[in-house]
Amino acid sequence: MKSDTSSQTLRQRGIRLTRQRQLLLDLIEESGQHLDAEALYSLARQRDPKLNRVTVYRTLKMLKEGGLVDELDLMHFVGDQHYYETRRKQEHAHIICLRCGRVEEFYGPPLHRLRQQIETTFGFQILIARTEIGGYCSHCQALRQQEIESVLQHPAAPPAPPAKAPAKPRRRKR
Amino acid sequence: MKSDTSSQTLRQRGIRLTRQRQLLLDLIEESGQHLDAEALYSLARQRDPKLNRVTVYRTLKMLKEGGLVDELDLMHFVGDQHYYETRRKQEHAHIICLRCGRVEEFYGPPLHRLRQQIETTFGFQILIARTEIGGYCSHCQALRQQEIESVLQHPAAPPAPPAKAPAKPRRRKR
DNA sequence: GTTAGTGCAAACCTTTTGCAGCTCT
DNA sequence: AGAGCTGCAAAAGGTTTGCACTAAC
Repeated sequence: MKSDTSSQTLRQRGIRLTRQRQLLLDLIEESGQHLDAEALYSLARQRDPKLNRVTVYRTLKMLKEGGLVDELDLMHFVGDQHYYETRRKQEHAHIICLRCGRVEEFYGPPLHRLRQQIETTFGFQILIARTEIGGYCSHCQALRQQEIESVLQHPAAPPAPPAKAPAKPRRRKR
Repeated sequence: MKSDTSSQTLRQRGIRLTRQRQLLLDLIEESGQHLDAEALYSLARQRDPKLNRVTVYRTLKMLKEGGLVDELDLMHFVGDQHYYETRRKQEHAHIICLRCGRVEEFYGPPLHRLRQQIETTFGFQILIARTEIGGYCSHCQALRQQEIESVLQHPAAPPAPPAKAPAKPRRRKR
């Protein structure tokens, strides 16, 4: 994938499409995932081991300001880093399971109606919209229930996590 | 304000309502603003100069996990810090002007419909929902236009900011 | 008297900046 | 040639952790 639309958009603004930027842009478009700077850096190094982490940050910032990618937090389920995705898709909300970390995307009409109402109510010119929703996916709701019951039945036994946080990952070290 | 509901909620979970926590809770409820950890710390120190910044972070984390406050990013207009507000109010979206930083709140029905659709579509149990919208408020749209025209007429003159970023604050030093 | 919470210092993760050298056009 | 980019090192910003002491229940 050569992301022609993107490169045109960039060139129009007098921004150079260097080898590094092309690589990063390709990776974001190819993956179709929600990549954070570190993941992107990691992927990029597989193709260009000399590429620097700073270049990743600078490129992401530029793409974001240029409206080519959107920045997500995904409710900071993992850490405080940001995630990025192309803006090629239709507007959508991100739904994050606070137990397993799975991310779903929602595309229904309420998002568009929300946008319209805000534009008319406030005379606001919307540039970026981000809706993130956290909770338990259908699969984890049951598991969560089991965890709670297990704790109630064996109040002194600490095999399951402390009943409140169902295993919260946290990145360390790079 | 003594935030009785909150203190009850906390005590039920065996969480101690210390002097420091009471103070921080009071400040969040009183202010009705979107405070970040640093602002809250600053306010708190006026009443208790010994209170530590770390206690602010720990308390905010606890209140967030307890569902007593919501955490916002406000599109990271200022920096990468988080903002907090009581969960007492009805669910609402936050609308941030990317030029002047003003924050509006939107309470219309689309938010509720969005929530319902996600619950039924995915069988998802929603715990937290956050909608943040960035763009230009009605006031700044006009100013933005002037800025752009001014640049087009005097392409060599750099009195106004570089035409792309209309003055982006960034916190330094604490 | 326990157990949870605080303060302090130090660490940590993520992101940005300064600057010299390189590279596109 | 010259503006724009990159890489490197270092710093900054925001937040968390380890630990000994203190205070709430």
